[in-house]
Amino acid sequence: MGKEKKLVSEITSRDVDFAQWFTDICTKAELIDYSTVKGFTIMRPYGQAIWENITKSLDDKFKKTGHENVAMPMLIPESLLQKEKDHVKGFAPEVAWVTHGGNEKLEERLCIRPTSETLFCDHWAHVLQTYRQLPMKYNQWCSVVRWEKTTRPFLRGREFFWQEGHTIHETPDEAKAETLQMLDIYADFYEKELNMPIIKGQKTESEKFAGAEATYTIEAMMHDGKALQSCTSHYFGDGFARAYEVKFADRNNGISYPFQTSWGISTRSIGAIIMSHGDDDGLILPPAIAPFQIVIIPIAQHKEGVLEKAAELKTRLESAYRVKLDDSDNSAGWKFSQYEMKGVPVRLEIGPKDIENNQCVLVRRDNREKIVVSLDNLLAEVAKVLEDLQRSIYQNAKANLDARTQSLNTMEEIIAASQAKDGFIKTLWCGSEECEKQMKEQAGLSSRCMPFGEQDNLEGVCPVCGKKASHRVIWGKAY
RNA sequence: CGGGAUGUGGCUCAGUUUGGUAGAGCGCUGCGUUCGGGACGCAGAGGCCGCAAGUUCGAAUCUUGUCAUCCCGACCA
Repeated sequence: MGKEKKLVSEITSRDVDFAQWFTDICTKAELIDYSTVKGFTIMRPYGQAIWENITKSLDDKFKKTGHENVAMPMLIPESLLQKEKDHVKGFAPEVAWVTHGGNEKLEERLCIRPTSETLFCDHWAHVLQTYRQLPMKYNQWCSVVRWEKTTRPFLRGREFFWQEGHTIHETPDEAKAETLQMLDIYADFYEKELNMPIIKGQKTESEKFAGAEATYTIEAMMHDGKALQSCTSHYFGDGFARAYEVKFADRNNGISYPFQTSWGISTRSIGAIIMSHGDDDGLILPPAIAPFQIVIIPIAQHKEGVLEKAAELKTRLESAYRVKLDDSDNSAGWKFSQYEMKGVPVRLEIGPKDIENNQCVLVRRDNREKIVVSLDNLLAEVAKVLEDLQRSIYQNAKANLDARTQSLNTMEEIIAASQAKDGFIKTLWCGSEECEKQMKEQAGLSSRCMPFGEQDNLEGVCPVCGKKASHRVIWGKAY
């Protein structure tokens, strides 16, 4: 009965089989169910509640920075998709097509949106007339379809839910600033609310979004050392605007094309939460997005006064937190395990002995520490525990990131390191696509990003070709 | 799209080698006793064995086809 005893036997151990562990959590914590169509999942109430908390938080931030929500159609005519050639090339292989309406074959087939740049451009071409209307800063919450060959819950589905922001601006500088502002909002959200350390950077040419001039990314490291691209923010220049003929009368009464951005975060972020914080007993949810931050478990609840007291505590806590009281017939032990599996940050136990002593027991999900607290300063104690838990899970993830990140100079070192364990490898790079290809072939690594703030002091050579370096790149294996 | 595996109550699986009309554990329903780390007893419900042809007196079991899922690679929020 040591501390090491695994309480939740249904979940595969994380170190035995990380992929299986991940899938187990997705289903056992009741986040999702598989649907009958491959690659499509059903978001169950608990998973959806997490996603809703994510959307609420971000939607608020988007609105505070002047963005408006819209709703675009789900279908894109083939001819519309075709207008920007890089974009088509990037997405055409993985779109789903609608070819019939009822029994009638359509004149032109329609694709289910894989992303909505083309739709936004088409719309803007209709409504934009003057620089006075700029900027237009739009966002939509929706799902998109990409016909992926291999799929995994949250990480890669044929349909996934996300938010896509699309903006147009009068000047390149303004659009670039928007791109970076949104990246910062995401970064801040990941760090402060999902309690995950992240790396901001720019994608290389070969990894950037189809049709973009520059793609910025947030890369996070999962517990197993693999990278997860956690969101992206793109600067398009006026490439799409020209292709779709989005024009406006500028300040000099000439015709100009606006400069454009797009940025998105998806339900993949839930995968990131699972793989960053979870342990062998299940999920560990960051309090900011947990469907409920506190679960109250009454002990010996049939006894006089216990349920009443539990309900009273619930009312008190609800002033500041999302709280669930489980007064179901299941045993206390069963409930303990159940909510550990679901990652509820704090458990509150209240039983006859506690009531006698005007106290309750708080148990932290991350380290299972049991804290006896007086009911008189319950709210303050809960606040302290939640704060500490956030700091603690962040630091654990940070420790993993640090332990698995190394700077290397030669191919021998890189190949040896990538075979030894998964993680991030930082190197100089000459900037050529060929060397990226070689890195993939020789070391099995893809470029994750060119991290911000680390593009100075580029004295040295590319480890692949030996030519003078022009960038510093983080390499890794990606989900 | 290549390589491998698997389809049997809600879930995990046994039964297939040697054809004879389907089982276990968990879960679920009802009642009672329990309740500070996944409780127990009793009584129940639930499956034309992925689908379709074929062989046979008879198919979960043999044959052929087909569909789906999972794992490993190549491609990707």
